[in-house]
Amino acid sequence: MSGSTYNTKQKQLIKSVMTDNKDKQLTCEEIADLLKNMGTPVGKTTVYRFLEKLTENGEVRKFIGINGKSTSFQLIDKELKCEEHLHLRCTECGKLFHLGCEFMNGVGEHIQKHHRFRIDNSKTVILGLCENCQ
Amino acid sequence: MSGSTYNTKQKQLIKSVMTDNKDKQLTCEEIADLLKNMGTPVGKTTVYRFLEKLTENGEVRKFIGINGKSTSFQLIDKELKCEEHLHLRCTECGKLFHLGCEFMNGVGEHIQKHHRFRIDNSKTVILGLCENCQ
DNA sequence: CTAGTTGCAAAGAGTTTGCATGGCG
DNA sequence: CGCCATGCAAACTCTTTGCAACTAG
Repeated sequence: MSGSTYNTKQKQLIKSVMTDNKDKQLTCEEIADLLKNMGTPVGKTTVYRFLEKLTENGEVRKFIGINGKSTSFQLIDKELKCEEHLHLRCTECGKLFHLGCEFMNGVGEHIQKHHRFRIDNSKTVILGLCENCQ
Repeated sequence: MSGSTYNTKQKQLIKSVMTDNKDKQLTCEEIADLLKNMGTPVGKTTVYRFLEKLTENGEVRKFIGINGKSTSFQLIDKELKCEEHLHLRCTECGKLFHLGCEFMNGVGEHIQKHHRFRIDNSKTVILGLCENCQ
């Protein structure tokens, strides 16, 4: 993206793990472990560095302190236009849900108009329990 | 609370700092520094331990990875009944706003009914920019 | 060849734990 | 006096940085 970058085997491997797990959040450690178990180990430092870059590029979403401890990451599905809606995350199973509906679109407007606050959809994660985990 | 506790000078001091700063979030380090500057130093370990306890008791709200780095804490104003509404937090100035209005109360219902998801008001923090910081 | 990339080892930051001392009730 | 609390130092975990070897273009 910005500046020049080389397309290395490590980057491809990390991206493929993120794609294979696009329904959940993974920590850098988990990503490194998965790659090691696949017989294609990638240095943990490289994983940290590349995920930071993917986050900056908007290809990945970063979750800080939401799970037990470590920062975790999840691939952003570009087709879902996630910038345009809020997200629900189940604190029990970790699943992410997209709140793209008419009613919820009105919430942003309400908060801007009546509370004079502009929600940042990319940073906000609404926490709670999904149907299965309730 | 749970089990027996002694009312020590350190606990009183920490609580008074939280009360004096109930409009903002403080890290354990900041709390310890404030107390040191007041001439009544309290060990950092004690601050960590007591804030963890206050969080468990529901007297304080814990913010993980929302600011730059460290975990921070803010006193919960019992009179505001914060369990009953969502909160907005300005990513710029750190101010916390309470979303207790008719319209927003309907949001929880909508999400339960139409998305089959139960929001956890105590864990959720909606991020964005307040009027002053926009 | 040149600049970006990798990954080990070491440094850092934040937080937790062990343990002997001290204080509340 | 007994039990909880305190706080120093050390351990720990997660993440970042320095640096020499390596590799894509």
